[in-house]
Amino acid sequence: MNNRRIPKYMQLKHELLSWFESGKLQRGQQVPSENEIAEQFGMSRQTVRQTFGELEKEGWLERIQGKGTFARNPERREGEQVKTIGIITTYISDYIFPHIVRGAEAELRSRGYRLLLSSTDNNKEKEMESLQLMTSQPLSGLIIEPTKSAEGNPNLAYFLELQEKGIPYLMINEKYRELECTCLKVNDEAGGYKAAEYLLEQGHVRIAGFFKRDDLQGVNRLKGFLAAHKAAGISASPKRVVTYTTEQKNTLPYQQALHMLAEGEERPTAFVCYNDELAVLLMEAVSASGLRVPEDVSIIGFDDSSLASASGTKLTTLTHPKTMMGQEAASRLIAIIERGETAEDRVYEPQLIERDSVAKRN
Amino acid sequence: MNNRRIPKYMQLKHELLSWFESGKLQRGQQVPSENEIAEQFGMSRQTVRQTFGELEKEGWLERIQGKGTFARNPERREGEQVKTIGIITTYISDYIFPHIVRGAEAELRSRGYRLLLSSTDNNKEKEMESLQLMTSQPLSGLIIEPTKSAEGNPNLAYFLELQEKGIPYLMINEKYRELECTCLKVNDEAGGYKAAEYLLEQGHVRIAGFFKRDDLQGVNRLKGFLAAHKAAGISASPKRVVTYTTEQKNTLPYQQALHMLAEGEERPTAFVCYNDELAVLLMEAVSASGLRVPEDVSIIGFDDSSLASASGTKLTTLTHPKTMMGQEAASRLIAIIERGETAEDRVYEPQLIERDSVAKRN
DNA sequence: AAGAATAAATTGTACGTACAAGCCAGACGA
DNA sequence: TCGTCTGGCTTGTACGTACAATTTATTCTT
Repeated sequence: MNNRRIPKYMQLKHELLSWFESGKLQRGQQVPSENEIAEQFGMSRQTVRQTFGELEKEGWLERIQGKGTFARNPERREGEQVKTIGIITTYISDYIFPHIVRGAEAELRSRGYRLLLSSTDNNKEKEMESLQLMTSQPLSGLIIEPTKSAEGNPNLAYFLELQEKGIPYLMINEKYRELECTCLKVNDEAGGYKAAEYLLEQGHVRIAGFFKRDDLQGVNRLKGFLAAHKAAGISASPKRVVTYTTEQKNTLPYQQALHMLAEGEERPTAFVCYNDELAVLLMEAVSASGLRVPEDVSIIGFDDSSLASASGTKLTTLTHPKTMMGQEAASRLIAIIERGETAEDRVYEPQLIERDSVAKRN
Repeated sequence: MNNRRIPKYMQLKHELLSWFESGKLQRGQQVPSENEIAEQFGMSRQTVRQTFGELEKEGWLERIQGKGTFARNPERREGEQVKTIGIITTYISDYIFPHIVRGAEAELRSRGYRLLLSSTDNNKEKEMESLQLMTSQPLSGLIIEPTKSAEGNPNLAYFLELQEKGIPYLMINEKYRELECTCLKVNDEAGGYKAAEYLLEQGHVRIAGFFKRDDLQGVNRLKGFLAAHKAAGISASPKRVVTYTTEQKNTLPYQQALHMLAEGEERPTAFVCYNDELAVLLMEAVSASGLRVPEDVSIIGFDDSSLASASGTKLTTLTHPKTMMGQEAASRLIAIIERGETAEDRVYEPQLIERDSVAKRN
């Protein structure tokens, strides 16, 4: 028997732990006395004491002099467990992200979890910093919004580490292609499709599209934009499709828009924008070109952010679940943590909200 | 000797722990062997083993068979210290709060601290929940934005508990009157004064003021508003001063504004609003009354939020440090934690930003 | 000089005894 | 009936022995 190599007190320890697992020992229940155990297992009381001592230090047993040894609530361990969940988003203060965080925070607080927050500013180095900090202490789970998801993922090692440590995580808005994990996202392709389709239905033909290319959300929205053109039998002119990166977001699309609008009769009559933030920026470009929204140029945004209704001309845009996404991400993660459920992807269908920034053409 | 009552192995344990404290035992250093200790202290090896066993379980010693017993890095305990700072704000997703959080988050991340976030929705019960959750696990420090600071503070016990536990905290925007603690805030009274003074300078005489009364920010802004009137020798009519609570914020001021604007020639020509959020709401009230901003009614907001520039008519408003306040709160708290500094209050002077919502009168 | 065997020291395992200290139920006495 | 006491149980402390397993330095062998 290879049992010969395992010390007796360890064998007894494993035996007792199996009692806990099988439910043979319930919380508060008295454990046979040291002498009884010693006799039953054919070992000396001292050896039993060694086992009991370790189990007591580890919180499984409680020994009371003169009274006996008792099984301690093993749930105490889970009760005292971390209960902290981290969220890593690209931005904190801007745009729709505060709403996502808020949804998650409310859910977590009501479920007794603490929320660790960190942002990456869409910068992979800061993503690494954040991952390191988050995992530097015990963590129950992690919600991550990928940084520049369309590019490679240099922090793959950290995610694998999460898996090794048994820290469940899920992604929102997008997922890294390299990782298999649950993801809550908007159907961006359908959104891009709907935006373009809607404009085409209103009689627009020369539609410009502005999409971010370093995250998959932008790539997918562009994909839908092109698909709608194809379905309508109208070719989307490559010169009216602008892609840009996070770093260029405040300059390149604006300049390209000015450029297009200066093309006289050939200028586009509508803009599909990656998101509301860009839409507001391009509204200014339109205005700077001496044109008006929506009379001269129609604009569609994305995400139905507060910017969409706050701006002078209220933006027609596509919805994003925002708060609900945060809330759902939190509750799914808790389900994974507490009940070991395996969550499936959740895809939200964006709805078009008609406001004032799109004009009927013809 | 009362030593008689203390078991030998406990006496030895205390002795060894004192060695750690005095530096007699440094990390990695070898401890005398069990037999040596037994001889020195006149006890059996078994008793020494009991002591060593406990100290090993508690992380003070490392025992290696055949090699000896070694002092484990006691700094390990401090090295793994918490480095987590909590922030409790009234709101997360709205208004200027995301910017405050962002400032603090960036600072904390760069200094190697984790950020725990929680919100109260300006509700004292949720404040209690948040405090409980935050302190349920080790915490280095806490930044708190008081909830309804003008009212009493039912969670005083929790704050005293923080002091007992030695968790430093500081307040932003306002402080609870009952607590002595460092506070970073805007000079709200000066802000209210400047707003009213500016309008009076532009020739306005009938100025209405809308202020929140359940937090001290609102109370102080109102105080400044009244002081400016007094200094100008113009009485502020009580019927043009509206105070409201958090729960009423979306209804009462709006209705009161409509009411005032319906007063014909006696209607106010300017509104001083508690903050930009209210200012935007009241702009709608003006518009709903068939009047225009700023031609018929001038409006001044507060906090220079994104709403101020996003709205159709850009708001004249007073500045709030926002991101800088978050950043400074974080860095001061870290200074308290790491160097035991005692931080003094920091008062930011608000600046008036002239935009388009105020008209010169006469 | 390099490797192998050995010895000494260390901690680990296992059993043993003895008594102290604390809890509890049942016997006992007022 | 109530309180007290006692005996028997429990775990706690303390010492003891013996040998196993591991490390390290030393010695021996090649």
